[in-house]
Amino acid sequence: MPEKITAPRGTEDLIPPQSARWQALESRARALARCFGYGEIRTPLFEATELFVRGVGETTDIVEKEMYTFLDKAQRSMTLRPEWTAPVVRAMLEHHLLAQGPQRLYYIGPIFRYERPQKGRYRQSHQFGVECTGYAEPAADVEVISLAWELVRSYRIADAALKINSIGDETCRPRYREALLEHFRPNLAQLSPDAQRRVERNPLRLLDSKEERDAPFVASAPRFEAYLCDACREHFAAVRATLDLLDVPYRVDPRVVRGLDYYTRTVFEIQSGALGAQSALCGGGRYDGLIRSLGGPQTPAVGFALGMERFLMIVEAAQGAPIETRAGIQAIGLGVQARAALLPVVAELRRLGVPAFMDYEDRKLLAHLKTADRNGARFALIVGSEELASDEAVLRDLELRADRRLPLREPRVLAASLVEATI
RNA sequence: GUGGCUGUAGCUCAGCUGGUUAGAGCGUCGGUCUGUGGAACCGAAGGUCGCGGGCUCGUAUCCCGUCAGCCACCCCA
Repeated sequence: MPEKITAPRGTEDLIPPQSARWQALESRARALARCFGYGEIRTPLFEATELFVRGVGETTDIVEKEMYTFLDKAQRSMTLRPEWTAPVVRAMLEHHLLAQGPQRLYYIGPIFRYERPQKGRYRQSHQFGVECTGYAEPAADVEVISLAWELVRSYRIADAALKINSIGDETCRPRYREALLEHFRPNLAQLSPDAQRRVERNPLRLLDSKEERDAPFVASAPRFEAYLCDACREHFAAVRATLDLLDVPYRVDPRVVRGLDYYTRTVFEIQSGALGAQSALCGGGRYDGLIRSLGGPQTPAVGFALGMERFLMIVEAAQGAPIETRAGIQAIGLGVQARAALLPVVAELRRLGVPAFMDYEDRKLLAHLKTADRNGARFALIVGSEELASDEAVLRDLELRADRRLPLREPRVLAASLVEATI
Protein backbone atom coordinates (compact mmCIF):
# COMPACT_ATOMS: atom_id res chain seq x y z
CA MET A 1 0.00 0.00 0.00
CA PRO A 2 1.46 3.38 -0.98
CA GLU A 3 2.13 5.59 2.01
CA LYS A 4 0.53 8.96 2.18
CA ILE A 5 3.12 11.64 1.64
CA THR A 6 2.90 14.51 4.07
CA ALA A 7 4.83 17.73 4.61
CA PRO A 8 8.13 17.01 6.38
CA ARG A 9 8.13 17.22 10.14
CA GLY A 10 8.32 20.75 11.46
CA THR A 11 7.28 22.36 8.17
CA GLU A 12 3.92 23.68 7.09
CA ASP A 13 1.99 24.60 3.99
CA LEU A 14 0.72 28.12 3.75
CA ILE A 15 -2.72 28.48 2.19
CA PRO A 16 -5.45 31.13 2.11
CA PRO A 17 -6.50 32.91 4.18
CA GLN A 18 -3.34 32.53 6.26
CA SER A 19 -1.08 33.33 3.31
CA ALA A 20 -2.74 36.76 3.08
CA ARG A 21 -1.55 37.55 6.61
CA TRP A 22 1.97 36.64 5.58
CA GLN A 23 1.79 38.92 2.58
CA ALA A 24 0.58 41.75 4.76
CA LEU A 25 3.42 41.27 7.24
CA GLU A 26 5.98 40.99 4.47
CA SER A 27 4.91 44.18 2.77
CA ARG A 28 4.75 46.05 6.04
CA ALA A 29 8.24 44.88 6.96
CA ARG A 30 9.58 45.87 3.56
CA ALA A 31 7.99 49.30 3.73
CA LEU A 32 9.41 49.89 7.17
CA ALA A 33 12.90 48.79 6.13
CA ARG A 34 12.70 51.19 3.22
CA CYS A 35 11.76 54.00 5.59
CA PHE A 36 14.95 53.34 7.50
CA GLY A 37 17.02 53.31 4.33
CA TYR A 38 17.58 49.57 4.10
CA GLY A 39 17.79 47.69 0.80
CA GLU A 40 16.93 44.04 0.33
CA ILE A 41 19.49 41.29 0.11
CA ARG A 42 18.70 37.76 -1.04
CA THR A 43 21.26 35.03 -0.61
CA PRO A 44 21.27 31.34 -1.59
CA LEU A 45 19.30 28.88 0.48
CA PHE A 46 22.46 26.83 0.95
CA GLU A 47 26.05 27.76 1.57
CA ALA A 48 29.38 26.08 2.22
CA THR A 49 29.10 24.42 5.63
CA GLU A 50 32.31 26.11 6.71
CA LEU A 51 30.62 29.52 6.59
CA PHE A 52 28.27 28.63 9.43
CA VAL A 53 30.89 26.75 11.42
CA ARG A 54 33.05 29.85 11.44
CA GLY A 55 30.28 32.42 11.55
CA VAL A 56 27.88 31.00 14.09
CA GLY A 57 30.42 29.25 16.29
CA GLU A 58 31.66 25.69 16.44
CA THR A 59 30.30 24.98 19.89
CA THR A 60 26.83 26.41 19.37
CA ASP A 61 23.87 24.04 19.26
CA ILE A 62 23.04 25.25 15.79
CA VAL A 63 26.31 24.00 14.39
CA GLU A 64 26.68 20.98 16.62
CA LYS A 65 23.33 19.36 16.00
CA GLU A 66 20.80 21.45 14.13
CA MET A 67 22.14 21.92 10.62
CA TYR A 68 20.78 20.38 7.45
CA THR A 69 24.11 19.40 5.97
CA PHE A 70 24.66 17.36 2.83
CA LEU A 71 27.34 16.55 0.29
CA ASP A 72 26.76 17.75 -3.24
CA LYS A 73 27.76 15.65 -6.23
CA ALA A 74 31.31 16.98 -6.10
CA GLN A 75 31.53 15.94 -2.45
CA ARG A 76 31.46 19.51 -1.13
CA SER A 77 29.78 19.93 2.24
CA MET A 78 26.78 22.23 1.93
CA THR A 79 24.32 23.42 4.56
CA LEU A 80 20.82 24.83 4.34
CA ARG A 81 20.91 28.34 5.82
CA PRO A 82 20.27 28.07 9.59
CA GLU A 83 20.52 31.83 10.09
CA TRP A 84 20.96 34.92 7.94
CA THR A 85 23.81 36.93 9.38
CA ALA A 86 26.70 34.78 8.20
CA PRO A 87 25.44 34.57 4.58
CA VAL A 88 24.78 38.31 4.52
CA VAL A 89 28.30 39.04 5.72
CA ARG A 90 29.70 36.57 3.22
CA ALA A 91 27.85 38.32 0.40
CA MET A 92 28.96 41.76 1.55
CA LEU A 93 32.56 40.61 1.52
CA GLU A 94 32.18 38.89 -1.83
CA HIS A 95 30.80 42.04 -3.44
CA HIS A 96 33.16 44.39 -1.60
CA LEU A 97 30.28 46.35 -0.16
CA LEU A 98 32.19 47.21 2.98
CA ALA A 99 34.74 49.17 0.96
CA GLN A 100 31.88 51.48 0.01
CA GLY A 101 31.15 52.60 3.54
CA PRO A 102 28.35 51.71 5.93
CA GLN A 103 25.72 49.29 4.64
CA ARG A 104 22.08 48.85 5.51
CA LEU A 105 20.50 45.61 4.33
CA TYR A 106 17.33 43.74 5.18
CA TYR A 107 16.28 40.19 4.41
CA ILE A 108 13.14 38.10 4.48
CA GLY A 109 13.02 34.37 3.95
CA PRO A 110 13.32 30.85 5.35
CA ILE A 111 15.89 29.33 7.65
CA PHE A 112 16.35 25.65 8.46
CA ARG A 113 17.18 24.05 11.77
CA TYR A 114 16.84 20.38 12.64
CA GLU A 115 15.08 20.70 15.98
CA ARG A 116 12.21 18.96 17.68
CA PRO A 117 9.10 20.96 16.73
CA GLN A 118 7.24 22.78 19.44
CA LYS A 119 5.04 25.82 19.88
CA GLY A 120 6.62 28.58 17.83
CA ARG A 121 9.43 26.34 16.66
CA TYR A 122 9.78 24.73 13.28
CA ARG A 123 12.40 23.06 11.15
CA GLN A 124 11.72 25.53 8.39
CA SER A 125 10.90 28.95 9.74
CA HIS A 126 11.00 32.44 8.31
CA GLN A 127 12.82 35.51 9.45
CA PHE A 128 12.73 39.18 8.69
CA GLY A 129 15.84 40.98 9.81
CA VAL A 130 18.35 43.72 9.14
CA GLU A 131 22.09 44.16 9.29
CA CYS A 132 23.68 47.57 9.69
CA THR A 133 27.44 47.63 9.21
CA GLY A 134 30.11 50.28 9.57
CA TYR A 135 28.85 52.18 12.59
CA ALA A 136 30.41 51.69 16.00
CA GLU A 137 28.21 54.44 17.42
CA PRO A 138 25.39 53.65 19.86
CA ALA A 139 23.00 55.41 17.49
CA ALA A 140 23.29 52.44 15.16
CA ASP A 141 22.24 50.05 17.93
CA VAL A 142 19.27 52.28 18.57
CA GLU A 143 18.40 52.50 14.89
CA VAL A 144 18.20 48.75 14.62
CA ILE A 145 16.34 48.31 17.88
CA SER A 146 13.79 50.95 17.02
CA LEU A 147 13.22 49.49 13.56
CA ALA A 148 12.32 46.19 15.20
CA TRP A 149 10.22 47.92 17.79
CA GLU A 150 8.34 49.99 15.22
CA LEU A 151 7.21 46.86 13.43
CA VAL A 152 5.91 45.32 16.64
CA ARG A 153 4.37 48.58 17.75
CA SER A 154 2.53 49.07 14.47
CA TYR A 155 0.59 45.88 15.20
CA ARG A 156 -0.38 47.20 18.64
CA ILE A 157 0.70 44.15 20.53
CA ALA A 158 0.12 45.01 24.15
CA ASP A 159 2.18 42.35 25.86
CA ALA A 160 5.32 42.67 23.74
CA ALA A 161 8.26 43.85 25.80
CA LEU A 162 11.69 45.04 24.73
CA LYS A 163 14.56 43.76 26.88
CA ILE A 164 18.11 44.96 26.45
CA ASN A 165 21.43 44.09 28.01
CA SER A 166 25.14 44.42 27.39
CA ILE A 167 27.38 41.39 27.29
CA GLY A 168 30.62 43.35 26.95
CA ASP A 169 33.48 42.82 24.55
CA GLU A 170 36.72 40.86 24.42
CA THR A 171 38.16 43.04 27.20
CA CYS A 172 35.50 42.65 29.82
CA ARG A 173 33.67 39.46 28.93
CA PRO A 174 36.52 37.15 30.00
CA ARG A 175 36.65 38.92 33.34
CA TYR A 176 32.94 38.49 33.85
CA ARG A 177 33.12 34.89 32.76
CA GLU A 178 35.70 34.23 35.45
CA ALA A 179 33.52 35.91 38.04
CA LEU A 180 30.57 33.74 37.03
CA LEU A 181 32.67 30.60 37.18
CA GLU A 182 33.82 31.50 40.67
CA HIS A 183 30.22 32.06 41.67
CA PHE A 184 28.79 28.84 40.29
CA ARG A 185 31.64 26.40 40.88
CA PRO A 186 31.25 26.00 44.67
CA ASN A 187 27.53 25.24 44.20
CA LEU A 188 27.95 22.96 41.22
CA ALA A 189 26.35 19.95 42.87
CA GLN A 190 23.15 21.83 43.63
CA LEU A 191 22.61 23.05 40.08
CA SER A 192 20.46 21.26 37.53
CA PRO A 193 22.29 18.71 35.36
CA ASP A 194 21.90 20.95 32.32
CA ALA A 195 23.35 23.89 34.19
CA GLN A 196 26.27 21.80 35.40
CA ARG A 197 27.13 20.93 31.84
CA ARG A 198 26.97 24.53 30.75
CA VAL A 199 29.10 26.04 33.50
CA GLU A 200 32.40 25.37 31.81
CA ARG A 201 31.25 25.81 28.26
CA ASN A 202 29.22 28.96 28.43
CA PRO A 203 28.52 30.25 31.94
CA LEU A 204 26.64 33.25 30.54
CA ARG A 205 23.89 31.00 29.31
CA LEU A 206 23.20 29.84 32.84
CA LEU A 207 21.64 33.20 33.48
CA ASP A 208 18.56 32.39 31.44
CA SER A 209 18.07 28.89 32.85
CA LYS A 210 14.41 28.05 33.39
CA GLU A 211 15.11 25.45 36.06
CA GLU A 212 13.76 26.40 39.45
CA ARG A 213 16.63 24.90 41.36
CA ASP A 214 19.02 27.19 39.50
CA ALA A 215 17.02 30.32 40.22
CA PRO A 216 18.54 31.25 43.60
CA PHE A 217 22.07 30.93 42.22
CA VAL A 218 21.18 32.94 39.16
CA ALA A 219 19.62 35.64 41.32
CA SER A 220 22.72 35.94 43.47
CA ALA A 221 25.12 35.81 40.52
CA PRO A 222 27.33 38.83 39.93
CA ARG A 223 25.90 41.27 37.41
CA PHE A 224 27.68 42.06 34.22
CA GLU A 225 27.13 45.72 34.85
CA ALA A 226 29.79 45.68 37.54
CA TYR A 227 32.33 44.11 35.21
CA LEU A 228 31.83 46.12 32.03
CA CYS A 229 34.94 47.96 30.88
CA ASP A 230 34.70 51.72 30.59
CA ALA A 231 34.17 51.73 26.84
CA CYS A 232 31.35 49.18 27.03
CA ARG A 233 29.76 50.91 29.98
CA GLU A 234 29.74 54.21 28.13
CA HIS A 235 28.35 52.60 25.02
CA PHE A 236 25.54 50.93 26.92
CA ALA A 237 24.67 54.13 28.74
CA ALA A 238 24.49 55.99 25.43
CA VAL A 239 22.23 53.31 23.93
CA ARG A 240 19.85 53.65 26.85
CA ALA A 241 19.89 57.42 26.74
CA THR A 242 19.13 57.45 23.03
CA LEU A 243 16.29 54.95 23.42
CA ASP A 244 14.87 57.23 26.10
CA LEU A 245 15.22 60.18 23.76
CA LEU A 246 13.21 58.35 21.10
CA ASP A 247 10.59 57.14 23.58
CA VAL A 248 11.29 53.51 22.92
CA PRO A 249 10.16 51.66 26.04
CA TYR A 250 12.65 49.05 27.22
CA ARG A 251 13.84 47.24 30.28
CA VAL A 252 17.39 46.30 31.11
CA ASP A 253 17.39 42.56 31.76
CA PRO A 254 20.67 40.93 32.78
CA ARG A 255 19.25 37.53 31.84
CA VAL A 256 19.14 38.40 28.15
CA VAL A 257 22.23 36.63 26.84
CA ARG A 258 22.18 35.51 23.27
CA GLY A 259 23.08 31.99 22.26
CA LEU A 260 25.15 32.82 19.22
CA ASP A 261 28.86 33.34 19.77
CA TYR A 262 29.29 36.47 17.72
CA TYR A 263 27.42 39.03 19.79
CA THR A 264 29.25 41.83 21.59
CA ARG A 265 28.05 44.70 23.75
CA THR A 266 24.38 45.41 23.09
CA VAL A 267 21.98 42.46 22.91
CA PHE A 268 18.20 42.69 22.87
CA GLU A 269 15.05 40.65 22.60
CA ILE A 270 11.41 41.42 22.10
CA GLN A 271 9.34 38.97 24.12
CA SER A 272 5.69 38.04 24.41
CA GLY A 273 3.86 35.80 26.82
CA ALA A 274 1.61 34.47 24.05
CA LEU A 275 4.39 32.25 22.76
CA GLY A 276 4.61 29.82 25.64
CA ALA A 277 8.17 28.86 26.37
CA GLN A 278 9.39 30.43 23.15
CA SER A 279 9.05 33.92 24.52
CA ALA A 280 11.48 35.63 22.15
CA LEU A 281 9.91 36.72 18.89
CA CYS A 282 12.77 38.94 17.89
CA GLY A 283 16.42 38.94 18.90
CA GLY A 284 19.57 40.69 17.93
CA GLY A 285 22.50 42.81 18.93
CA ARG A 286 25.91 44.09 18.04
CA TYR A 287 28.53 41.86 16.48
CA ASP A 288 31.72 43.85 16.12
CA GLY A 289 34.00 40.84 15.69
CA LEU A 290 32.12 38.67 13.21
CA ILE A 291 33.10 40.31 9.95
CA ARG A 292 36.79 40.07 10.71
CA SER A 293 36.47 36.48 11.83
CA LEU A 294 34.96 35.69 8.42
CA GLY A 295 38.00 37.15 6.70
CA GLY A 296 36.86 40.74 6.25
CA PRO A 297 38.16 44.02 7.61
CA GLN A 298 37.45 44.94 11.23
CA THR A 299 33.94 46.35 10.89
CA PRO A 300 31.39 47.12 13.57
CA ALA A 301 27.86 45.87 12.91
CA VAL A 302 24.40 45.52 14.49
CA GLY A 303 21.38 43.51 13.46
CA PHE A 304 18.31 41.59 14.49
CA ALA A 305 16.13 38.76 13.27
CA LEU A 306 12.40 38.47 13.82
CA GLY A 307 10.65 35.09 13.74
CA MET A 308 7.70 35.54 11.40
CA GLU A 309 5.77 32.47 12.55
CA ARG A 310 6.07 33.60 16.13
CA PHE A 311 5.19 37.14 15.25
CA LEU A 312 2.03 36.15 13.42
CA MET A 313 1.11 33.91 16.33
CA ILE A 314 1.03 36.81 18.73
CA VAL A 315 -0.65 39.06 16.18
CA GLU A 316 -3.50 36.58 15.98
CA ALA A 317 -3.59 36.13 19.73
CA ALA A 318 -3.81 39.89 20.15
CA GLN A 319 -6.13 40.82 17.32
CA GLY A 320 -8.11 37.71 16.49
CA ALA A 321 -9.42 37.15 13.01
CA PRO A 322 -9.13 40.13 10.69
CA ILE A 323 -12.29 41.83 9.46
CA GLU A 324 -13.02 40.74 5.94
CA THR A 325 -13.98 43.38 3.45
CA ARG A 326 -15.98 42.56 0.37
CA ALA A 327 -14.46 43.27 -2.98
CA GLY A 328 -14.97 42.29 -6.56
CA ILE A 329 -17.76 41.04 -8.76
CA GLN A 330 -19.15 37.53 -9.05
CA ALA A 331 -20.44 36.92 -12.55
CA ILE A 332 -23.39 34.53 -12.50
CA GLY A 333 -24.50 33.06 -15.78
CA LEU A 334 -27.60 30.89 -15.75
CA GLY A 335 -27.31 28.70 -18.80
CA VAL A 336 -24.69 28.15 -21.44
CA GLN A 337 -25.66 31.20 -23.45
CA ALA A 338 -25.55 33.55 -20.48
CA ARG A 339 -22.16 32.29 -19.41
CA ALA A 340 -20.81 32.74 -22.88
CA ALA A 341 -22.02 36.33 -22.79
CA LEU A 342 -20.41 36.99 -19.41
CA LEU A 343 -17.02 35.48 -20.01
CA PRO A 344 -15.69 38.45 -22.06
CA VAL A 345 -17.08 40.85 -19.47
CA VAL A 346 -15.15 39.05 -16.73
CA ALA A 347 -11.99 39.19 -18.82
CA GLU A 348 -12.47 42.91 -19.40
CA LEU A 349 -13.08 43.59 -15.71
CA ARG A 350 -9.85 41.88 -14.82
CA ARG A 351 -8.01 43.97 -17.38
CA LEU A 352 -9.39 47.00 -15.59
CA GLY A 353 -8.04 45.69 -12.32
CA VAL A 354 -11.37 44.68 -10.82
CA PRO A 355 -11.42 41.25 -9.13
CA ALA A 356 -13.95 39.16 -11.03
CA PHE A 357 -15.02 35.61 -10.22
CA MET A 358 -17.05 33.12 -12.17
CA ASP A 359 -18.29 29.60 -11.72
CA TYR A 360 -18.75 27.49 -14.78
CA GLU A 361 -21.15 24.79 -13.63
CA ASP A 362 -24.83 24.65 -14.29
CA ARG A 363 -26.24 25.46 -10.89
CA LYS A 364 -29.08 27.34 -9.39
CA LEU A 365 -28.96 31.02 -8.71
CA LEU A 366 -28.91 30.44 -4.97
CA ALA A 367 -25.93 28.16 -5.19
CA HIS A 368 -24.11 30.78 -7.23
CA LEU A 369 -24.94 33.46 -4.69
CA LYS A 370 -23.56 31.30 -1.93
CA THR A 371 -20.37 31.00 -3.88
CA ALA A 372 -20.29 34.78 -4.24
CA ASP A 373 -20.49 35.06 -0.47
CA ARG A 374 -17.69 32.61 0.02
CA ASN A 375 -15.55 34.52 -2.44
CA GLY A 376 -16.18 37.69 -0.50
CA ALA A 377 -17.58 39.42 -3.59
CA ARG A 378 -19.20 42.80 -3.12
CA PHE A 379 -21.41 42.54 -6.20
CA ALA A 380 -23.11 39.83 -8.22
CA LEU A 381 -23.71 40.30 -11.92
CA ILE A 382 -26.63 38.06 -12.80
CA VAL A 383 -27.59 37.04 -16.30
CA GLY A 384 -30.27 34.43 -17.05
CA SER A 385 -32.68 33.82 -19.90
CA GLU A 386 -34.85 36.76 -18.83
CA GLU A 387 -31.91 39.11 -18.93
CA LEU A 388 -30.82 37.82 -22.28
CA ALA A 389 -34.32 38.39 -23.58
CA SER A 390 -34.59 41.92 -22.24
CA ASP A 391 -30.95 42.86 -22.89
CA GLU A 392 -30.47 43.82 -19.29
CA ALA A 393 -28.16 42.43 -16.62
CA VAL A 394 -28.91 42.53 -12.92
CA LEU A 395 -26.20 44.00 -10.73
CA ARG A 396 -26.82 43.10 -7.10
CA ASP A 397 -25.04 44.82 -4.26
CA LEU A 398 -24.54 41.89 -1.91
CA GLU A 399 -23.89 44.10 1.06
CA LEU A 400 -26.80 46.51 0.64
CA ARG A 401 -29.01 43.82 -0.94
CA ALA A 402 -30.07 46.18 -3.66
CA ASP A 403 -30.55 45.45 -7.35
CA ARG A 404 -30.11 47.67 -10.33
CA ARG A 405 -30.36 46.94 -14.02
CA LEU A 406 -27.70 47.63 -16.56
CA PRO A 407 -28.12 47.48 -20.31
CA LEU A 408 -26.46 44.32 -21.60
CA ARG A 409 -24.16 45.85 -24.14
CA GLU A 410 -20.89 44.75 -25.60
CA PRO A 411 -18.39 43.52 -23.01
CA ARG A 412 -16.08 46.50 -22.96
CA VAL A 413 -18.87 49.00 -22.52
CA LEU A 414 -20.59 46.87 -19.92
CA ALA A 415 -17.38 46.40 -17.97
CA ALA A 416 -16.78 50.13 -17.99
CA SER A 417 -20.29 50.85 -16.78
CA LEU A 418 -19.81 48.22 -14.08
CA VAL A 419 -16.71 49.96 -12.85
CA GLU A 420 -18.72 53.14 -12.78
CA ALA A 421 -21.61 51.51 -10.97
CA THR A 422 -19.55 49.73 -8.35
CA ILE A 423 -17.33 52.55 -7.19
C1' G B 1 18.50 14.34 21.82
C1' U B 2 15.08 13.59 26.71
C1' G B 3 10.12 13.49 28.93
C1' G B 4 4.56 14.02 29.03
C1' C B 5 -0.21 14.20 26.38
C1' U B 6 -2.90 13.11 21.84
C1' G B 7 -4.07 10.63 16.70
C1' U B 8 -11.95 8.37 15.08
C1' A B 9 -15.70 11.93 8.58
C1' G B 10 -12.99 17.91 5.14
C1' C B 11 -13.03 20.60 10.46
C1' U B 12 -14.11 20.30 16.03
C1' C B 13 -14.93 16.24 18.90
C1' A B 14 -18.03 12.00 21.43
C1' G B 15 -17.62 6.62 21.74
C1' C B 16 -12.66 3.51 24.78
C1' U B 17 -13.63 -1.18 32.16
C1' G B 18 -13.35 -5.42 24.49
C1' G B 19 -19.44 -7.48 22.19
C1' U B 20 -24.50 -6.76 16.34
C1' U B 21 -24.25 -2.42 10.95
C1' A B 22 -19.21 3.72 13.70
C1' G B 23 -21.88 8.81 16.20
C1' A B 24 -22.90 14.39 16.77
C1' G B 25 -22.23 19.49 15.39
C1' C B 26 -20.13 22.43 11.59
C1' G B 27 -18.86 22.13 6.43
C1' U B 28 -19.97 19.88 1.41
C1' C B 29 -23.70 18.22 -2.15
C1' G B 30 -29.03 17.70 -3.45
C1' G B 31 -34.33 19.02 -2.63
C1' U B 32 -38.27 22.61 -0.90
C1' C B 33 -36.43 27.16 -4.54
C1' U B 34 -35.49 30.49 -12.37
C1' G B 35 -34.45 34.27 -8.92
C1' U B 36 -32.87 38.88 -2.87
C1' G B 37 -28.57 34.74 -1.26
C1' G B 38 -25.26 34.25 3.45
C1' A B 39 -31.50 31.38 6.61
C1' A B 40 -34.85 27.36 7.81
C1' C B 41 -36.60 22.41 7.03
C1' C B 42 -35.80 17.57 4.65
C1' G B 43 -32.31 14.24 2.52
C1' A B 44 -27.51 12.34 0.80
C1' A B 45 -22.46 11.58 0.23
C1' G B 46 -18.22 11.17 3.08
C1' G B 47 -14.43 6.47 7.78
C1' U B 48 -9.93 -0.10 6.22
C1' C B 49 -10.99 4.67 14.05
C1' G B 50 -2.68 7.37 11.89
C1' C B 51 0.27 2.87 10.34
C1' G B 52 2.34 -2.14 11.64
C1' G B 53 2.37 -6.16 14.86
C1' G B 54 0.42 -8.80 19.25
C1' C B 55 -3.41 -10.72 22.96
C1' U B 56 -8.50 -12.56 22.07
C1' C B 57 -13.97 -16.40 19.83
C1' G B 58 -14.19 -11.08 18.92
C1' U B 59 -10.65 -4.96 19.39
C1' A B 60 -11.79 2.17 17.49
C1' U B 61 -11.48 0.25 22.69
C1' C B 62 -6.14 -3.79 25.87
C1' C B 63 -0.40 -4.43 24.95
C1' C B 64 4.16 -3.36 22.01
C1' G B 65 6.43 -0.81 18.07
C1' U B 66 6.39 3.09 14.57
C1' C B 67 5.03 7.72 12.32
C1' A B 68 2.83 12.41 13.12
C1' G B 69 0.83 16.52 16.07
C1' C B 70 0.86 19.22 20.61
C1' C B 71 3.39 20.71 25.25
C1' A B 72 7.80 21.10 28.20
C1' C B 73 13.37 20.56 28.75
C1' C B 74 17.78 21.70 25.80
C1' C B 75 18.43 25.70 22.39
C1' C B 76 16.64 29.54 19.65
C1' A B 77 13.34 33.41 15.95
